[in-house]
Order: sequence, then C-alpha cells, then structure tokens
Amino acid sequence: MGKRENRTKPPDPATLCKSKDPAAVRELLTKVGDKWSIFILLTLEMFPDCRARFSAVEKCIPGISQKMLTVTLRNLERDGMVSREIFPEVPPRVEYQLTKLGETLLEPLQALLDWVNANSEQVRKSQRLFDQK
Amino acid sequence: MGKRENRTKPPDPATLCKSKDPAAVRELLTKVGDKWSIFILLTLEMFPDCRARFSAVEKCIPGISQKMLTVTLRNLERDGMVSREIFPEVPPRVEYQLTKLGETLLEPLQALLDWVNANSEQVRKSQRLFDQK
DNA sequence: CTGTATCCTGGGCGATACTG
DNA sequence: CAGTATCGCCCAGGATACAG
Repeated sequence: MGKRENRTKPPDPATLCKSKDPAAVRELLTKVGDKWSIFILLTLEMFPDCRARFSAVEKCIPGISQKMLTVTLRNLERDGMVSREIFPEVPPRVEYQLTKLGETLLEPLQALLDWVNANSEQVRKSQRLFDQK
Repeated sequence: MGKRENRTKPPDPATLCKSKDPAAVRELLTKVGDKWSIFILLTLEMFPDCRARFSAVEKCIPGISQKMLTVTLRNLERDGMVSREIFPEVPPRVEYQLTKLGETLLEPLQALLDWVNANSEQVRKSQRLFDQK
C-alpha cells in the first residue's frame, strides 16, 4: 500500500481517495501547511524536555503575532500534539510541551524539511526558467 | 542538524530560522498544504510512467474544479515537480508527468501520509475530548 | 478536450486595544 | 505574562461563462 513502483496499468479512478481517508489527509496537511504550526512544533523540540513557556516560544519565532501564537497553540493542543500546563502564580506562567504524538509527527516533518534544504535551489531555478517564458 | 535528541539547554532564540531558510520552508509547506497539490502528485504517481492527461487526472480527484486543476498543475510545473506536453491534435491532448524532482518529493510526503493513517484516530479522539470541556 | 476570464464569498491572519 | 475581543484586509478557491 502506497508503494512507488511504476504501474503498467491505469488506476481505477478514485482509488486514491478510497484507500487513504481523504478527509484526514487533507485535514492534517491543511494544519501543517498553515502559517505557524510547524515553526511552533520545531521550536518546542529545541527546548529541554520539549517544553517551554508562551513567551519563550514567542521569542523564537520572529514575526508571529500574539494572537496567532495563542490560536495555533490551541489548535495543536486540541489535536493532541501539544499539552498545556497553567501555574497559578502571579504573573501567570503557562508551559507548553510536545506530546508523544507531537513528537512522532516531527519525524516525517523533518524528512520534508530535509527535502527542502536539499532541493529548494533547484525549485527556485525552475521557477525562474518558467517565469521568463 | 535537525536531530531530535532532547536538549539540556534552552535554544538560542531565532536559531530555528537562521538554520533553515524559513522562506523556503514556509513556501513548500504552503504549497503542499494547499487544497489539491498532494492529491495531484499522488494521482500522477498511480499512472504508468507517472504520466496522464488532464481529464484522466480530473477523474481521479472527486470534487476538484477544472480551474483549480489547471491552476495547481501550472504551479507544480513552475516548481519543476511536473512536466507538461502538448500534442497538436484535435481535440487537443495534454499530458502531465511527474519529474524526477517531483518523484523525490513523494517520499517524504508518503511518510506523512503513513503518519496520518496510523494516527488520525488518536487525533480525532483528542479533538472530541478537548471539545467537550 | 483543455483551457481563460470574471465574479464572488469565506476565512486566515495581522493590528490594535483591553483584561485578570 | 498570557491571554480575549474586535475590526478589516487579502486572497485561495468555487461557480459560471466563454474560447481555441
């Protein structure tokens, strides 16, 4: 399932979407494809125990607004990728940590990042070629 | 680089974005995260020689509009993931084919799909739990 | 059959102000 | 410090019509 050998026969139309739970696939890729999720996941990964407080994450991600950090963290928590712990202090302290699930997602994600590092130059070249035609 | 061991010291803020070409990372994830790109790539992969004509791809992707198929294919071509060949016939025939570059992207992508297949149930469970609080 | 050209809507996201 | 609330812009993407 999902192997990449060359076929010699055309596929049954809609085979793809029957075998793969298209809703779940699209859902994840939409999440991961949004503007900030991956940066948050990768940032948390850098901290000891994959754990950091709100403001610490914020400082590691230039350009993110407070609102989007809150929203994206909340979504990640909802999906079970990140856990959230509130400390009843003043001033308040909230710590976020990658869950086991979140950590497992980072592996395939890292593969994608490696691909980017290896191939982004070729992509840019292709774009330039295409644009000047 | 990009390893996943636990750190014992907090990261240098903005380390992430210095080491990874954030523009390129975000660019790819935005593409891959759009509504149709992956389905198109996975569809082409199913055909002999990773090659199919416009209408054949269309039939394999329920719900895609003609416009979005055209637009997304054009973007993929611009990025060098897909090549396009026009046959001067009537009625016209146009064939699209995964390039070498496009095929290499499918490997990390497949890892992500496998993750979805393995974990989407747990994600849904987490969502239900979160929502009823 | 394989496109292009318009129009239109929803929602992602930023800016800003306010709160416990 | 770590949020909410509100407003408004922009643009991905759907519907529809037309063209080579």
